[in-house]
Amino acid sequence: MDIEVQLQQVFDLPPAQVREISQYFVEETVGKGEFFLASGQRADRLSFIASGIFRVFAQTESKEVTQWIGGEGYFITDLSSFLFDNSSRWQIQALTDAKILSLYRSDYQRFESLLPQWNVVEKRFIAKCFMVLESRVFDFISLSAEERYLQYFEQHKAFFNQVPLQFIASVLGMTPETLSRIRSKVGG
Amino acid sequence: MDIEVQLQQVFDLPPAQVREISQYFVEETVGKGEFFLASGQRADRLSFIASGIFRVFAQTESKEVTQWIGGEGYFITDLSSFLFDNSSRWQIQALTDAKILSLYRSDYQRFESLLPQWNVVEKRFIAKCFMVLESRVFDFISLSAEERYLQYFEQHKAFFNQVPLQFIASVLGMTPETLSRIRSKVGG
DNA sequence: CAACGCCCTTGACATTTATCAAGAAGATAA
DNA sequence: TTATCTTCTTGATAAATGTCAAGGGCGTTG
Repeated sequence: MDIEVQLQQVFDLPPAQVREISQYFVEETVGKGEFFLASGQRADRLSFIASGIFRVFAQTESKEVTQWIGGEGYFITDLSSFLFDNSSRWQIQALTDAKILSLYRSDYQRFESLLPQWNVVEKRFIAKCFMVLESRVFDFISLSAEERYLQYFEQHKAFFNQVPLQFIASVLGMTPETLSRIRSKVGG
Repeated sequence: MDIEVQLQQVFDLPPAQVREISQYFVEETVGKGEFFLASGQRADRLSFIASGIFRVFAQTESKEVTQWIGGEGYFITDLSSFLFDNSSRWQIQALTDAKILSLYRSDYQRFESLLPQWNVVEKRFIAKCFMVLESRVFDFISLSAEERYLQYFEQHKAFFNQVPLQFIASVLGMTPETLSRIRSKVGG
């Protein structure tokens, strides 16, 4: 997955500016099981996933809850921590070996003066994140567990057979046992 | 609920700029049952709710789904429609007579040149909306229906006895009957 | 190879939630 | 006032989901 193509799609900038921006993304690797963002840290980078899969999760009193799973072509960070320099609510762990392209906050903050329309681009990016969650909330209140699974499976086929189903179950708001039964029922 | 106080809290600007911005909010009234935003329209304004309650909902094949209920002190619009001039995904209806202060897109777009830090302010506003939804998703995957109700009740006591419980049930992702039984059980 | 750990599945059972239907309470209109 | 409508509640029952426990598959490690 090429980062310039992806930046083009997400940020909708002319090729020259995409190329200028992409220079600031530095290549990094994260080994399977390693933490991209550990408990209590601040997110100091916004990273494009060139390959590999990450999960975003939090610890409650009783259990560990996976909020989101991101793979190739997605960006990963704790957005509020990255934008506002808060300590992170989430932990982020690599589920496979991964290659990422990281934009550090210090560079990110320079974009505003480098690119005239950066504020428009940034706004659009954050608003897109908002819209993704808006849809996800709507799915929770309007779809059954089985429908949520089928939709997720269609949109994230690449995750299956690569990430433990228990994490997918958590993202979908159900127990691993329920997910297992839904899968055997619908023949996924 | 004073709009300058609220703008101060949400946008975190110095008093002089709050006053400057607040001039562009025009007072409007919406009667009970009237639509703030009807099906297929575009959201051309971001409105501060001075008094009254609104619901944001969508129609699916089988049922009507209330995504959100907003009252005094909140802002209301279809954010993606307002920001990007898309046709709206949601309908928005007043559940009570309401007084709102509306910022129309044409004025909103002027803020960028009027206020030097407007892009920062706007970013923060959208990011806050994101964080609210992030928490809501987390609630769906980590809390039981009863826990979601108790939390919602604590945070939105003002809605109860003013909005039909069926709408609150939808926001919480359960049927009206289930909400009714939870309420009789916990004694809300 | 054997032993271990991790993950998934499956069964049995309990709990939660949805569905359907009926009726009561309250508001609104005639 | 009566009639009507909407909303809420409640009951009976079915369906969905959670919990607990057991076992199997599979890769890793000694």
